[in-house]
Amino acid sequence: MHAYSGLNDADRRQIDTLLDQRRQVVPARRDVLGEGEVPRFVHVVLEGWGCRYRQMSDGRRQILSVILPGDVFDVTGQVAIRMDHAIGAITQMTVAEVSAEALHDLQLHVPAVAQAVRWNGHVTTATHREWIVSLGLRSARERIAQLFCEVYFRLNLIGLCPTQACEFPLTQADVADATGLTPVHVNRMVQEMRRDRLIEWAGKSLTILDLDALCEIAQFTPAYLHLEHAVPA
Amino acid sequence: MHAYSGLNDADRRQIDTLLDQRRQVVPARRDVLGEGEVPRFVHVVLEGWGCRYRQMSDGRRQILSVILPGDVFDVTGQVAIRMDHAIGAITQMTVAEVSAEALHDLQLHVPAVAQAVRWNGHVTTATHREWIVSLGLRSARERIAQLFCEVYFRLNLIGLCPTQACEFPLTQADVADATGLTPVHVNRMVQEMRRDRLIEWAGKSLTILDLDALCEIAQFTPAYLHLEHAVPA
DNA sequence: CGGAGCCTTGAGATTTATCAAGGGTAGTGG
DNA sequence: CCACTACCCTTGATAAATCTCAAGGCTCCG
Repeated sequence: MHAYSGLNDADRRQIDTLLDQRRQVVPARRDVLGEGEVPRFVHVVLEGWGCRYRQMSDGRRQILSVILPGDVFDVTGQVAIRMDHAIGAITQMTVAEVSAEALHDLQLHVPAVAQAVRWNGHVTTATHREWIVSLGLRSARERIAQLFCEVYFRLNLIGLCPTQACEFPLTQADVADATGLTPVHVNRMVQEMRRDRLIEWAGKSLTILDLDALCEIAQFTPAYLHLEHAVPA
Repeated sequence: MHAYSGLNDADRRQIDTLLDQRRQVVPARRDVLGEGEVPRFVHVVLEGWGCRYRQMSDGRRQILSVILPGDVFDVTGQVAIRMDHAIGAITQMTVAEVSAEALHDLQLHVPAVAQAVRWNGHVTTATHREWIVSLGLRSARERIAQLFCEVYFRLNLIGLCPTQACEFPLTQADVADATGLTPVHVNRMVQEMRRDRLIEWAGKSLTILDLDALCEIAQFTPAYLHLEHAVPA
């Protein structure tokens, strides 16, 4: 939540209290919330990477979005809704579990919180749309570039990527699941991108060598992230 | 809005008043709202079909979702947000333009309206996720089947498709833009589906001959539409 | 040292795109 | 009433992108 707009100290204390009440640590590669579960809390990511995903009966998996620290999910607005997808941890994750009622109250008292929740919803939806565009009309290379760009800008926003190098704990298979490609093809494209000196990527560390070129390839415009409404605290 | 949950007569009158205040008729194939515009109103579709879409500089187009009567869009929650995609009319459309403030007030007084707006948001987001799955891991035939199924169930819900036959004003090129395929390939798949006696489709009329088979092909489960929260009035 | 997980490479198959052209139909103007 | 145009739909041939299958190598961890 630290990336959201203008809060005073009192507000901030209230938020921290709320986030401190109940938290859960989920090991890497385990579910935070399974498909079909009915979430009892609103979740706020404090640490670690995760993803929304959908698993098919034949084993194929589609990653629907990448979840980073500060993201809020399951804002169901007091309606019990069965999850139509799962939330998985990519690295170990720490998430705060907030009761919907408490969050609702806080939203009434602190407009900035209501604002932040709305902002979160907008960005989530806009990001989904961007992924539809990516999968619908971009090539393999373009989709992968798009993913790198999105993650880079979002990390940057929350202060987790102050330089060109950042953590990137997804495997090539994860990237494949996110982009609708096969791991083999992702591998070949990534190698091409390395040859072209666009990126370096080894282990869990990614370096963006040529951000402009990458954005150009992906036709990436960060507008959909609505960065302007998310002034870092 | 007629498909939404339990309202009494007084509430209904208030809603109708709101919807009556200002409306716009948009001819077929024109934009209701262009990319980059800042919407001044919340829109409620009273009549006609539309779509969200994103146009690329090279002319390619991705349809992001199909918009049907009763759908609400641009629920920006009093924040002026620049559209990162456009809203286009497929047939002639009649939309009510509601001021964000008026809607907000009504939400406070009539919980069912707040509920309906939230429901709308959920379904929109869930539908986007479903499209990501479709584009990410389904084949051409499966994607087209998915689109037919989604539209069929949604029309059914709002009472516009009481039998197996329904209006379907998209062209094959539109279906291509929605599914990330080329018009040529859509044509071939549709013909296959006709040969297999799954559908009939001529002009602007679609008949679902074998809904079960179609759902099976698309692995379609209407869960994401959350029909259970949308009791017809 | 052995295993597990991940990355890499190659060859061939499949799906889907591209290019190009023809045909139907509905509306429009003469 | 006819000709014409515009918009779709259809078909064929060929090309390109991506997938599949299969195997081998690296690295980290126990």
